[in-house]
Amino acid sequence: MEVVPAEVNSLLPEEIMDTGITLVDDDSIEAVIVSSPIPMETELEEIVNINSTGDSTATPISTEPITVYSNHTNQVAVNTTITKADSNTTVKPAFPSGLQKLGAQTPVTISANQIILNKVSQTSDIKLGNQTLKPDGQKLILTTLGKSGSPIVLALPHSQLPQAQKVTTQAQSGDAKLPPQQIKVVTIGGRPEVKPVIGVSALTPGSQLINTTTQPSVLQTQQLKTVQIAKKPRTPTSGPVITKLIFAKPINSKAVTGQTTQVSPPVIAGRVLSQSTPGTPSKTITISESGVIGSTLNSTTQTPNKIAISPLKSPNKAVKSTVQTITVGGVSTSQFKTIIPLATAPNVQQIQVPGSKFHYVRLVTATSASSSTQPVSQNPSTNTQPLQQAKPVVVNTTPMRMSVPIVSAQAVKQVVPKPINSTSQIVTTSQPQQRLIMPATPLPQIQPNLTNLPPGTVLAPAPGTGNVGYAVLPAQYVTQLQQSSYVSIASNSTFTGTPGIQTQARPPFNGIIPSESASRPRKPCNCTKSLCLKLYCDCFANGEFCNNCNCTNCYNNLEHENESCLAKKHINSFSFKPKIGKGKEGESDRRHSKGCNCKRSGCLKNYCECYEAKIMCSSICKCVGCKNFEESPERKTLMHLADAAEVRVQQQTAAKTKLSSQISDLLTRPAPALNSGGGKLPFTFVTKEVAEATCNCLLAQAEQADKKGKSKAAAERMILEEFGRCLMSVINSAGKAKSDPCAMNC
DNA sequence: GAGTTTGAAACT
DNA sequence: CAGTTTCAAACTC
Repeated sequence: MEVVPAEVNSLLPEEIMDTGITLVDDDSIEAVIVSSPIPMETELEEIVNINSTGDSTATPISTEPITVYSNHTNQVAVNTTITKADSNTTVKPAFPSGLQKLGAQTPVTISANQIILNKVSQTSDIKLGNQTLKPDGQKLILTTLGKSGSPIVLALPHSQLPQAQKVTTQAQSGDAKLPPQQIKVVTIGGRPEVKPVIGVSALTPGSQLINTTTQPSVLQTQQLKTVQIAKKPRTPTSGPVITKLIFAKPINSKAVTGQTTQVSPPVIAGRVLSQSTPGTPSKTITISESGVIGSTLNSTTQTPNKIAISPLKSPNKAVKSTVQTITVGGVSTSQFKTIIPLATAPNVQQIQVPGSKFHYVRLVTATSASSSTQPVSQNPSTNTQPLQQAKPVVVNTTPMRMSVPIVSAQAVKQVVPKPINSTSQIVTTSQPQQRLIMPATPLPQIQPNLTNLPPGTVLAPAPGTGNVGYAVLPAQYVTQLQQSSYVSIASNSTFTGTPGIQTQARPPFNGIIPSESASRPRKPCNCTKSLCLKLYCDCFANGEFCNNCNCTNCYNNLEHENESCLAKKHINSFSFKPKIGKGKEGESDRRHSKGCNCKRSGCLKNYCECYEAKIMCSSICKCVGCKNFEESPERKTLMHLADAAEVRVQQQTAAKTKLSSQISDLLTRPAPALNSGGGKLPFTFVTKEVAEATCNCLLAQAEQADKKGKSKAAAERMILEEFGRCLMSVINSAGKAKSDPCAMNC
């Protein structure tokens, strides 16, 4: 199974992910694994209450439901399991100086709480009420039996709180008193009336049970987890299909703590997986299934969990039961993984990449209106709307490189996404929201398919696919993402604050627009001890990921964005403001924001940040012996020298360029034919004999001038004129030689 | 390229 | 806030 790094959730609104999973069409498997996410510190403050209906102000519901619907002949049993974290989690060195590493790099972390829903074959097994399941030593109690329209409630004993979660969440919340994630609610609707394929309407009012009976307190309610999964009927499959899933990520809400995430009662069409970790914001992933009209994404994704989405079924097979494996948590190299083989759903957009063995699918939440109000029963047999939404989008991939400005996750939503670069092409501008196409497979696999699109190309969604566009992602960034296997969670279009392009196009956190930072030449850093996560690092200080740097133990990259975000938060965000800002009224346009503090350099060396920025020191500088002021003779001298040096460099460069061009021109010319005069150039006729003869002529002219008593100037003139005649003679001979090869020999 | 100098950033 | 330490770039040899 492939792992998806947790960082992605906070970074990318929507992405294509290559789960790398070969889907086996096995109806017997239906599993939802929800592991406790590692809290993403950077997003905690940013999360916004998300409601797919577009009503973010609706009354919050204390639980995050994951409702599983099954129209698959009622023969659905739920086997819930809580598993420990994956042992493969990578343990990384601790951060220096107060930096707390995120769960992704803590030894424990990962899927401390995982709920696995396994479908069993016998219908009678549904009656599991009050059973206690002990997967991996943890208990999950079924408190409520899921009848038709009613959910099965699974509760975790309070004592079962995994230590891993505490560890991972502690850094984030800083509140060890938060009750552990103890309760998980699983609502299973194995209702026959829910027909396959089409919009599973989902939760009836009764199904919203999510709620209340098991909700002891506000704190606990925040920790509740509800799983809602709409299940599809079986359909024949043509074999394993590897698909790539694009997830639309919801905007983070700021209602991290003390607030409950609202889940709109009518969850229509689609599976909603939610997960919450004690002290961390709850997470809900909405994944539509085939035939589902509009899924609702109601929860917020705050944790940095890496969610891998399992490949979808072949797009053509809209109606079929699928293997559902959703893992929210770390796996092997990553922390969490979600694999959900899905059939084509209304909120699943298929992207066809010619030649690729993967099916690119982007999960998007349906429009608020359709998703929240359209019950399944109303249109059980038809699936027209989903089909429209799932209209395929053909894209091409191309490798690209560009600088990658960093922006903190919290800043993302506040900034209007911009095109990646000026060369961006807007295929269609009518769509307000743009999303990234991010191949998760190695570039060579997709490279041939998108070669026609330049970096930054924005692809508009196909008609009927909703207001979602695409942006071609530069290869560099893709590479980084691939290393982490990022996958973001679906975002609702109603979340106006959601960044359309969070990764590549997002502005750096220092406020510098991408175009500026991209155009600015940046020297590679050589950091060794700072991990490139402190302002010592120039890249980090400028809000950019290290790229082609010489740094060691670099954490200033996408792969370690958790740490990067933490570091950014650790450092006062104010520090990321550009050092060179605009001065006061009447002053120079550019001025160092803090002023320098030089003592020995006289502010005339690059040690001085003012001098380095080619600006003069101002009143806010605290430098000693400053010579970097307007009237300073030293400064003027240096400036002149610098200008002269610059001019010299330019001239040298121009000369080199010209010389290179001339050499190239000569090389491209046809080689002179030495054996025949036809192809000879004039200079080829200046043989030793010709040169001696010319010199003799010149000497004779000099002697003649001397005999005539000519002045020196006149003698030089006579010599030059003779030289000219000799030269013309050579040229004429050359010309004759071309027409008459024997001319030179005569 | 190694060593030194420098000043910003980080730490106490 | 001031003093000290750490760090990486600039500079020198």
